[in-house]
Amino acid sequence: MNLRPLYDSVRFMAANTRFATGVHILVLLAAEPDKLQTSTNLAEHLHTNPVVIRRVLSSLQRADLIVSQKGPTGGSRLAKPSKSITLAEVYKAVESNPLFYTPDATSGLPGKVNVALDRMFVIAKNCVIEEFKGTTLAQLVKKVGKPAKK
Amino acid sequence: MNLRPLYDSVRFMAANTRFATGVHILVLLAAEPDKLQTSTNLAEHLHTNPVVIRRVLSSLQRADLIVSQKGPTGGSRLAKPSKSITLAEVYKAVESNPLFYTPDATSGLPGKVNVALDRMFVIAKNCVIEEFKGTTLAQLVKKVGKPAKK
DNA sequence: TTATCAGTAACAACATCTATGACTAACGAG
DNA sequence: CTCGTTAGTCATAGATGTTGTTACTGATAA
Repeated sequence: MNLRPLYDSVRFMAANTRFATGVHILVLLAAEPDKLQTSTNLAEHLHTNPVVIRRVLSSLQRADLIVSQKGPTGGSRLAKPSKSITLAEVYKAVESNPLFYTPDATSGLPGKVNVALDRMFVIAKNCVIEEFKGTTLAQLVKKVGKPAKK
Repeated sequence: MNLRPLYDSVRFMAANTRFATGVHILVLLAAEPDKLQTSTNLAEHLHTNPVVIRRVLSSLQRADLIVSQKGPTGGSRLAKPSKSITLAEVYKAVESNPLFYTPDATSGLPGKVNVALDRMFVIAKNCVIEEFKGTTLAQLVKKVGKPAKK
């Protein structure tokens, strides 16, 4: 009896990489805490477009993780020490989507199952957030090593 | 200083609901363990298309959670007692995608950050799986109550 | 033999994500 | 004060996933 192939688990172009991008940005900023980095500079490091960086920077700024300055000599820097920034804050700053979704059903048995599932999904998301709370930006920077000075 | 609006966290049409759909199906099958349910019947309960159900059933069958039979009087039923099926098995059966993705970067500092992040993402996924291990299908069925007999 | 049902392929519709160009506002340099 | 640089945002294109749907094939019981 033939079964259909597995769903591909390969990386796809439209995948959501905001959380990882946010972490990347903060790691780069943490490397030189006193320097204002431009979005163009950050974008070059991550091989992407400055607008993509600015979108994530905007979310990080909203969460008070970075400060930005316009005009020439402008750019972005960390708003507080990397020691006091956890990956959970980064996650919550850039990602507001649920981890899982339930199909449309509000009544009958499926409705009740959805309520139960949604409760579990909240717990699962909190579990992930707790996991991310365990790592500070400073710890991550230390783990990957400082970038080579030029 | 104006900041862009938050990413919408509203439910969108193309959201991945396979895990929840799989749980729904198994709950319905668990309600009458000895009866073969047709995909059309299951689809009516979930207000969706029989093919959508059969796609998920196919994954569940691959994981030995259900058995199906073709032909008239055919259909699907649980392959083992609902007491011995955890939601973690359902999750792994229908969802092979990572929880998070990293942007393209394999060298330099971003490359190292990606390695560290990917490790954390695996841990986060395992954390979710452990959470789902804590609930059996039987417990879920008991919690939502048996469906009203007609 | 025939009707029923699983299994699958193919396609449309819809939604998100990144990538990109264009525009506005802020702001420092001269 | 003027000008160039940079953040912040909008709009759109291209790629991709997911559901919904039709159509087809194969198995199987009546």
